Amino acid sequence: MAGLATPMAGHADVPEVIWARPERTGRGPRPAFTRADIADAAVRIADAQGLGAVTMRHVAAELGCGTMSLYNYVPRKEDLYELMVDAVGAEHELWEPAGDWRADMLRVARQTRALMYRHPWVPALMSPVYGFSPHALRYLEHCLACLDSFDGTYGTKFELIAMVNGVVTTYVGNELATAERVRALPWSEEQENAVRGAYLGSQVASGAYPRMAAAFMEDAGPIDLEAVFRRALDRVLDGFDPSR
Amino acid sequence: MAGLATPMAGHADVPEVIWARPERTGRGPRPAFTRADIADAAVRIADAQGLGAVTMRHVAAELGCGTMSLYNYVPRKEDLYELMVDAVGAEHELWEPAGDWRADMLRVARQTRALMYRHPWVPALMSPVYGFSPHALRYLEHCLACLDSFDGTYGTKFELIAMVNGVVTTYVGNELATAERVRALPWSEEQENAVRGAYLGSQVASGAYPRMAAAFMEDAGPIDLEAVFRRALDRVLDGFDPSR
DNA sequence: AGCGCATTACGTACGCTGTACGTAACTAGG
DNA sequence: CCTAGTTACGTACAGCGTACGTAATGCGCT
Repeated sequence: MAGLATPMAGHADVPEVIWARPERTGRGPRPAFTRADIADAAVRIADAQGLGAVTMRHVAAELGCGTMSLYNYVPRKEDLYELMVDAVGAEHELWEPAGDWRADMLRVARQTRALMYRHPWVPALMSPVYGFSPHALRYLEHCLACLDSFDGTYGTKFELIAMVNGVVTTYVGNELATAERVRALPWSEEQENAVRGAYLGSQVASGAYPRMAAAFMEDAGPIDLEAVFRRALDRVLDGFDPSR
Repeated sequence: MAGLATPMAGHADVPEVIWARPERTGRGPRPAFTRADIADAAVRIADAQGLGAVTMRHVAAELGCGTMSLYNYVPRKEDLYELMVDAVGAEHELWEPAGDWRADMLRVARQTRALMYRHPWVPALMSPVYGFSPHALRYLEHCLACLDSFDGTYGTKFELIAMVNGVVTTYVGNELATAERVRALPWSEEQENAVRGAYLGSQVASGAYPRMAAAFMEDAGPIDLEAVFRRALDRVLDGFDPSR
């Protein structure tokens, strides 16, 4: 009556880690695809048409199979997302750390940022990340290797890694969301900026926000996103650096 | 033929900031609700049943009106989200900064954290935040007031505020997501931890991740989420503090 | 005073989603 | 060889955001 008798049923009544599930059990027809095939198809769609286009129907069509066949490989859509994140995790190039943890963590961050630019949907899927996929484990181990030269407990090291990942996800997520919003506007960027600027200006001019008004007076110049990102990381690393 | 002749049509073909739109134009029947009524109804639903229960149909039912009537007040669902975030922004209690920017920013962060615990759906809506709602402006101005004692340009102050908000959102978002996941499990938390732990243990025991293995050996003790949060903020503020 | 029209209200309908369920074809283990 | 467990997939359902059409409403202008 319980999950014992139905080993590979669509939805189990017992916890399951997708990475622990074997791809093939032996009985039954030979599966037409591997999990990697499915992940790749989903990644292709997300890269080309955005995360919103990743539906069970589209992925199935991309693979050339029926929609419901996907559920033999992936119990819920959430798991498909996990497959996607793990798949692009393979793109992380690891190296032999040379003993400078600050430089290494910065390099990790920049590489992750580049990866997110290649796959702009990644930040949106990073919040509900809870599993330890194979490539996530590989990535974590590499970060720990980078921190061999860091003087602290593993607890602190994990906090440092979490902080760097969090900042990268947040910053790049914002950068990409802004770019995406501009791309999807049904009108021109100039019109958008004009309307929003007019509203903001009218609010600030009301006198209710004197410091905001002063801030707008300050000579800003164009924003260099990469420099902002770099500064943010430097500061975060400063916060963990006892020698500073 | 263009948006000029249809001043209050459902969807404009010209940019629009919802906060600049007047609640009442004069002509036509008196609206049955204010924007605040709608925001409150949506917030009530989100608090009680989660963000997923915030649908146009449910909000309309909560207000006691037809589904499509909502679109007279809110052009798209995304704007409803913006109303919600602004509505809870009213809960921020502001104070007169006394000249210690570190203490004040920490207090801001702790207050925001408490607000997010009261409204666990807030972090999920913070990523696509782009508008400057009335309460967001009020909040920003207050942060700037807290930073009067901070020696730096407004540019740097905005970077500091963005960093603090980002860290708060990320950390509290993770805390809440974990709690929510546990709450929604179709099986017990012990079962879940046992299965995930077994998988993780088997991976680590494979020898492929020696540092992860060492980390598991380290005596950890229970995790104090509030202490982790506090440490993260201290470190971030350290990174901006020239006196340290 | 009363006409005209912008606005509100809302029922209906469409295309889309995730996925439960039933059935037929297939294949490895006993 | 038989049979149990698996794969494949068509059908179906509930729910979503929202476009559109129609009826009722009441302010502003003549």
